[in-house]
Amino acid sequence: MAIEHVSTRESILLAAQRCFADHGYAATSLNDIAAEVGIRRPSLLHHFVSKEALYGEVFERSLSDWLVRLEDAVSGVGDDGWALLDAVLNVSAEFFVDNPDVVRVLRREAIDGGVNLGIDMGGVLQPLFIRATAFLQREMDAGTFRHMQPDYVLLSAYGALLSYFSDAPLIAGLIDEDPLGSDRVAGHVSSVRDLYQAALRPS
Amino acid sequence: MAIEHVSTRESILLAAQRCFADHGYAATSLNDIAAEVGIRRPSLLHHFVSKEALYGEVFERSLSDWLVRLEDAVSGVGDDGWALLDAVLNVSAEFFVDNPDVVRVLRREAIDGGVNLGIDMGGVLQPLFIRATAFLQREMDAGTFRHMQPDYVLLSAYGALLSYFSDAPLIAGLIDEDPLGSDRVAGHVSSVRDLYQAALRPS
DNA sequence: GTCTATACGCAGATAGAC
DNA sequence: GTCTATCTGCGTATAGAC
Repeated sequence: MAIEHVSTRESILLAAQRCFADHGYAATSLNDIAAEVGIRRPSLLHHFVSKEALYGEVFERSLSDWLVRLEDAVSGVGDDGWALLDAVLNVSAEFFVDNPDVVRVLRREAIDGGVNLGIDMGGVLQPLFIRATAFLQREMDAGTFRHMQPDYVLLSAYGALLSYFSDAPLIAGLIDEDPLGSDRVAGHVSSVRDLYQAALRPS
Repeated sequence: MAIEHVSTRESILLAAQRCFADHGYAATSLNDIAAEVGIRRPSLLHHFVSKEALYGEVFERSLSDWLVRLEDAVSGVGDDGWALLDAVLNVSAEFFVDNPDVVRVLRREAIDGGVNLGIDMGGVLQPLFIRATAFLQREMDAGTFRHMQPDYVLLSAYGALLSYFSDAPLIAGLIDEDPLGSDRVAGHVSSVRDLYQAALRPS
C-alpha cells in the first residue's frame, strides 16, 4: 500500500476549515491558509476562484458532514424514542470530537445569522428542526416522553450539547483541563443525557 | 427636565457594541462605527486611541454589566437553593433581552478563547464558576438537589440558556418568528427552568 | 472636538512566466 | 500547478487646519 496523497485542493479545504474555525472568516487571510498548506496565495486561488467560494465550500461540507452522520444514525435505529435520542446525542458528540473545527465554523455562522455569503443555514436546518419537533411531539403524545414544548426542548438541547464544543477555548480556562479529552467529553455527554432523561421521563 | 444628551464617547461605545456584536471584531471597521455615530473616523480615534482599545472597553463593559446584575440578584436572595437558581435564570434572561448585543459579543469572545487582545475572559469567570459549582455541590449534599456533576450541569445550563440569545439570528430562521419577542423569551426561560427543575429535583 | 488630507500596510485578485 | 510581480481597494492611524 502506497502512501495516501491528499490532493492540494483537499489540503486547502482542511487548512481553511481550521483557520476559519480558529479566527472566523474576516480575521482569516488567504495568506494564513496558503502558509498552512505550504503554497503561495495565488496558487490557492487557482483551486478556488475567491475567498468567498472557499469559505462556502468549507461551510457546506461542515454542515453536510454532520447531517449525513446524523441521518445515518437515526435511520439505523428503530422507532424507540429513547434509543433515537441516545443515538443523536452519541453520534453528534462523536462527530464533534473528531471534527472540532466544524463546530466552531457552524456556530460562528449561527451567530452571524447563517445568511452571509449567500448561505442559508436556517433554510437547510428548518426541515430537520420540524422533523425533530414532530418526533418529540409524537413521543410526548404517546406517553414515552413527558409533555414539554418540543421546540424549546430542542433549542436548549442544541445549546447545551454544542456550546461545550464551540466554547471549548473558554471552558479550558474554567476547568484547567482539556475539555476535549475523551474522559471530559464522555462526562459531558452523559451529563446532558442524564439531564434530558430526567426532564423527559414521564412522572 | 432637559433632554438627556449622551456623550459622544458613550454613543461610540454603544455603536461599537452593536457592530462588534453583529459582525465580530475583524469584520467591523472603524468606518462602520463612525457612520453609525454620525461622525468621521478620525473623530472616533480622538476618543479611543485604537480599535483594540475601543473593543477592549466594549468587552469589559459587556462582561461586567452582566456580572454586576448577577451579583445583585444573588445577594438579594436568601439561601434557598431553588430561589437562587430561579433568580440567576430570570435576571440573566432579563439582562440578555435588554442587552441583546452583549450576549453575542461575549459568545464570540468565548469561541475565540477569550484571550485575544489581552483579554482573559476565563480568568474573570473562573472564580464565579468555582463559586457556582461549590453552591451546587452544597445543595446536592444537603439533599436540596439531586446528585449530579456540578461542573457539567453548570456548563450545559450556560449553553442552553445563552445559545438561545446568541444564536437568535439562526433561530429566527428556524421558527419563522422573532426569538427575542417577549412571549418567546418567556417560553424559553420557563422551558429551561422546567428542564433543570426536573433534572435537579431529588427523586 | 471634528474635520480633510494623507501615510502606510495588508487584503483579495489578476497577469503572465516557467 | 505553482510561482513572482503587480494592480487596486480598504483598513488603521496620524498631521494639522478650523
